[in-house]
Amino acid sequence: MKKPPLKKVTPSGRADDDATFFAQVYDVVRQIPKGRVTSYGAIAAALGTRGSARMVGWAMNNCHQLTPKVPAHRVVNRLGLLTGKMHFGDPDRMQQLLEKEGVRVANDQVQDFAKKFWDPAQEL
DNA sequence: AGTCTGACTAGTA
DNA sequence: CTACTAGCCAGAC
Repeated sequence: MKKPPLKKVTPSGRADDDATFFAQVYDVVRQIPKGRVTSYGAIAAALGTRGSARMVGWAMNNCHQLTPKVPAHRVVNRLGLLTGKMHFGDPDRMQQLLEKEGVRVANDQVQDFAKKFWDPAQEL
């Protein structure tokens, strides 16, 4: 077996799988239902790399140049904080997008995060 | 090649 | 409660 289910993959390099870690992240993020959010750690965990939550964020940073655009605004940290809002060009844009989808945001934090939370490992 | 940083998280003090 | 540390992995210097 030279193809393990999912282990440490090399995003910029190449993974043994067809999809790289980044690609898997994008795929998951794009499947987030409207009005729902998830966390970096949840995505990383769903991909089998629980400790690599940072890589998910890194993937998001890279998602700006790829197509189709990734709804990165639906990805927040595990506390529901819009930690990545400053990377959307305009700090308010992330919140605007979330509220537009029915997600209430206050003080850079998603309200009812437990309800809005969408766990890829559970839903997928 | 070594060091620091980062859109994170969990654990410990 | 806050502060710090460790783990994670890739990129910038």
